[in-house]
Amino acid sequence: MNKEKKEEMRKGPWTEEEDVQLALYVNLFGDRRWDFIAKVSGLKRTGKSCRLRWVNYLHPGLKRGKMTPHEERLVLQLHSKWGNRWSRIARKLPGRTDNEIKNYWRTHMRKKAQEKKKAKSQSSSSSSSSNSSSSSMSDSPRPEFNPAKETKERSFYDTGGVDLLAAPGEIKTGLEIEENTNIVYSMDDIWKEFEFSEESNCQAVADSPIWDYCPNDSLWSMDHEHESNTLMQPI
DNA sequence: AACCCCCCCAACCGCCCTCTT
DNA sequence: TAAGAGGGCGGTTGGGGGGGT
Repeated sequence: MNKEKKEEMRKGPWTEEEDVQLALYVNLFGDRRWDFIAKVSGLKRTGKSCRLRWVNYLHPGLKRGKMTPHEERLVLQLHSKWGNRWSRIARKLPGRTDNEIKNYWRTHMRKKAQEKKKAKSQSSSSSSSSNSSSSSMSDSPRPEFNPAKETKERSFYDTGGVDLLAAPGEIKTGLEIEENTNIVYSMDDIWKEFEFSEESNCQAVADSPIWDYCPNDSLWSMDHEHESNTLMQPI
């Protein structure tokens, strides 16, 4: 990307026309060659920007609406296992993006962490918090997690969809995750605090006109059924 | 009614990794 | 094998909207 072109690049919010244009070209060329798509589409956006817009907003498989309690629980569990590996966590929550989960964590969990801290300082309890509990509430990845070489995992957003390269045992239920992680704190301790009054959260899939440009699932057919069945079982 | 604060979320930035040549 | 380009990811920011005072 040379400099003169860079200067022409648009930034900021996407317009509906841009969305339509992007969806059209992703439909034509797939969701891999982002620089190419950015060029041929005529959008004055960087490839990165196009990718982000697609992944976080235009992708047909995205769920809209608030996290369900079960999703929240899953996020909590996976975060306790993987730390801030948002994209990785997102792969286990079909229809949710790393950005969404990241934002969710920031707003909800930070708040909870602050509340806990406050409560703790007030009670001036001598008991030190359990290490995993604190780590689950922090933004730093768990030290035991080795981020190296998780790379060949296919992204949830891949047009191929299914995590074909994942080992057969890779997809686990929440229970299995819990079993395989040395979670020493009680999940109830944390989730006790959550109000489950939001049970009726909607999971409506976006009904944007953009989807009109997606004639079939061929490009982005994702085995969500399978993954969600596998993952979203009651814990 | 006006102002302030907080929450939510889209989007950008910079770094790092992988792929291609 | 090395270098450059492209893509992915995590962190951060800023604006809009809703609720409270």
